Amino acid sequence: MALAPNVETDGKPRLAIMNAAMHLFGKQGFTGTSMRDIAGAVGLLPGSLYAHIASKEALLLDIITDGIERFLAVAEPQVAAAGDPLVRLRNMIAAHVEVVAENPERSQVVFHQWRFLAEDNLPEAIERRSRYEACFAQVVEDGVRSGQMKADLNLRIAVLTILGALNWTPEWFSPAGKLSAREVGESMADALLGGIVA
Amino acid sequence: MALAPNVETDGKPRLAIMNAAMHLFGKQGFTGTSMRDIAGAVGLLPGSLYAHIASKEALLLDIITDGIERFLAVAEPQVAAAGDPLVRLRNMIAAHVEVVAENPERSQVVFHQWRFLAEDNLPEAIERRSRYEACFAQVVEDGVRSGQMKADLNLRIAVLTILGALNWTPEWFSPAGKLSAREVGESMADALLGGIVA
DNA sequence: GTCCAAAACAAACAGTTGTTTTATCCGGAC
DNA sequence: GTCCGGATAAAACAACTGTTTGTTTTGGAC
Repeated sequence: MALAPNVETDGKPRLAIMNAAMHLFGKQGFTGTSMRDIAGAVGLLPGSLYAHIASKEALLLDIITDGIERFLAVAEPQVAAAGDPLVRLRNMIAAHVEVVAENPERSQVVFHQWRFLAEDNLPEAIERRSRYEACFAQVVEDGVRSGQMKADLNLRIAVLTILGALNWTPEWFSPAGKLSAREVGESMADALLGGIVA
Repeated sequence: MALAPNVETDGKPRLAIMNAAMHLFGKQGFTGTSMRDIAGAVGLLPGSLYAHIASKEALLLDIITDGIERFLAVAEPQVAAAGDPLVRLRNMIAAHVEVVAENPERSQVVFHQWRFLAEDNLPEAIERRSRYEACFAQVVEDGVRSGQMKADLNLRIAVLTILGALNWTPEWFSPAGKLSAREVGESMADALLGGIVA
């Protein structure tokens, strides 16, 4: 085979390793997972992993980078979009839950394991997280300006409240549950946008 | 000195170790923290720790048990109390933030590191977590029954949304910030109870 | 001062960590 | 068939893991 050399085509095994690592990092954490755990999960010896990856940390970086990208990919269009801020925020909430539901373990890695990135990689990961937070802040601000959202509540805290509720979902969402991700997302949007007071 | 032998009076050093462990477990996680880290933080050699604690895991168990107790201690009275469910829920939200603010790192351990408890200790910790969740569910249910809270939204999801937002606070709350814990709690209660829609 | 127990040190334990090295295997090109 | 390059195995590396052991230090009671 051997296509053009510096094309990142690495076939299946690299993906299998990334999936196993994602699964394990999400369940046991980065520091709680050994290369031997990962190797065992994909049916290889620990040393053999290094034919496909550079290091344990590079593996983490790839999982996190790819993971954040998925959240940004569904949120950023809603920021740029014209239209009712209320509808856009509702879409962002529901989309977030759908991304979580698609792979709760990856989300856990994205939300919790970024602390273990090396100093060189940390700033970029943090920057991407801020970008995501800013998406929500922007749409809420749009809503306040249009008069559809309350102007009298602390904007930053309202956004952090929403994001907190969303980031906690991988802790309890089960794909086996009777509610679909979309339904859960809609219910959460109901609670967060309208509150629970009758 | 030597008081009655089986009294659990262990003086200061045990507390110093627990505080250092709390700090480190919260920041680096249980598996990311070594006994040598803890020993270094309290100015001891690693082996010397075992004059005060039974094991690394016993340390984790103590921190978590004590931690959950603090949340239960402020929430359970509000469940038993007679009075406006809306006010009680607001109190529970504000009190939760205050407990987090008092020591965000301990809260991180309580919320995230319980997974690393041994099988023997896990069930009790999980049971206590459920008890805390049940407190919120009960008060929300009271509110729905009294007609003060919406009956048409998914109760379980509403509670998990509230708890998620609350459990995420140690991630961003800073004691150095300009808002006090009480003020943050009030703002979160505003957002969660009343929603953000004008 | 002597004595004693609690606490600390110093050193080691067996096992695990991420990673590297060397050699063997295997499938396709020729 | 031979040859070649990528994937795997096998073994080892130094460093680190939680914990135990034996010894020394400490500080108060007498």
